[in-house]
Amino acid sequence: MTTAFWLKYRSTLLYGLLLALLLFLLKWLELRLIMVNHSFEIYAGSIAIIFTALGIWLAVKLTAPKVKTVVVEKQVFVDNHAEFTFNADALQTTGLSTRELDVLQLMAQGLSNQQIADRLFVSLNTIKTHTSKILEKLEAGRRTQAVDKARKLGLVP
Amino acid sequence: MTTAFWLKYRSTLLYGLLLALLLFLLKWLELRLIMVNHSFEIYAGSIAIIFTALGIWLAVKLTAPKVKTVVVEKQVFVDNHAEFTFNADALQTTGLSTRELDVLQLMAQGLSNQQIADRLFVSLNTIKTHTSKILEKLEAGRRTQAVDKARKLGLVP
DNA sequence: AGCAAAATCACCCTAAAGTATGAGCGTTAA
DNA sequence: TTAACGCTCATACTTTAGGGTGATTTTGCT
Repeated sequence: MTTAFWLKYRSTLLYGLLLALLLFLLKWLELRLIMVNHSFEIYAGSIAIIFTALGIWLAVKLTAPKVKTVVVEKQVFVDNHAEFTFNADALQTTGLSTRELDVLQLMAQGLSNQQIADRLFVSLNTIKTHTSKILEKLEAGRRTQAVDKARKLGLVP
Repeated sequence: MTTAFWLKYRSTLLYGLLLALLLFLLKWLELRLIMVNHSFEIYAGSIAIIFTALGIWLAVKLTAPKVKTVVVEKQVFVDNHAEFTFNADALQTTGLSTRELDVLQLMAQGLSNQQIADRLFVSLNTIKTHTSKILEKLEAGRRTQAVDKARKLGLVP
């Protein structure tokens, strides 16, 4: 299948493609600059822009998957009705993973699976898998019920 | 094994390869350009700075300590649904009818349309009509979103 | 280095939710 | 009294959600 091939070598192909584009661009710039004999500033600026873009792209690519939710500790005997206090114990007992908690929180905000997928930069099928496990672990049959239970457990505001 | 090694450090190797290729390319360009222009120092300096920054950034990013999920402790589940004050104003502004509010509140408990229909002794189609109007009046696209909005408006606990 | 868990994605299928439209029926206010 | 509104129900259709299965990749831990 073409889709399977694409999925398998997507990263490599993208890198290759990017490299090819850069090569082509540099070659083109060189030819232009030599012929017209323009100043180096333009050339260097172009290079700087290209590499800045590359840096940004790399930064996004590298840092996006590394974000994780950090649960800080909670104090006791705070009987605040107004604010939301995250219940770390419930997270343990339910056995929800960090990613599942992410999905659950977005789900509680009324987002569809597709919207959650876009927000987390993953595919719809992945979110479906996550939601299935969430429903299973929270013993809910629908997402609304899962959200309700999660709210009562102190997992979402 | 070589395959395991490749799999493990594939990304790093690719990045390294990419950088090496770019370096080679610039070196090659340098040789050609130095013949026709002598303000190469500015160009080289800029590129050097950019590359240094990129290198530092890459090094930092690649070796950055990953944020771990630390669930520390404890404790005490405060029943945070202590008092719920119904917001009559919101009921006015949204224009929800009494029956629609009934459906909305059951909806917020995670019941399906069929379950709500059974609970209120009406048909499924009736609940569907109600839910449609609820979504319309609350400007929501899904029931989870409607529930979230209703909660923020003080219509449901 | 190797294992286990988590995360990712795909495909197929069914169930539920949501959209659109129309219609009958009772209450109420102009 | 009639126009407006709320409640009820229907039919047909599209979209989203959920269930089940299997697979690969990433990551954490020993």
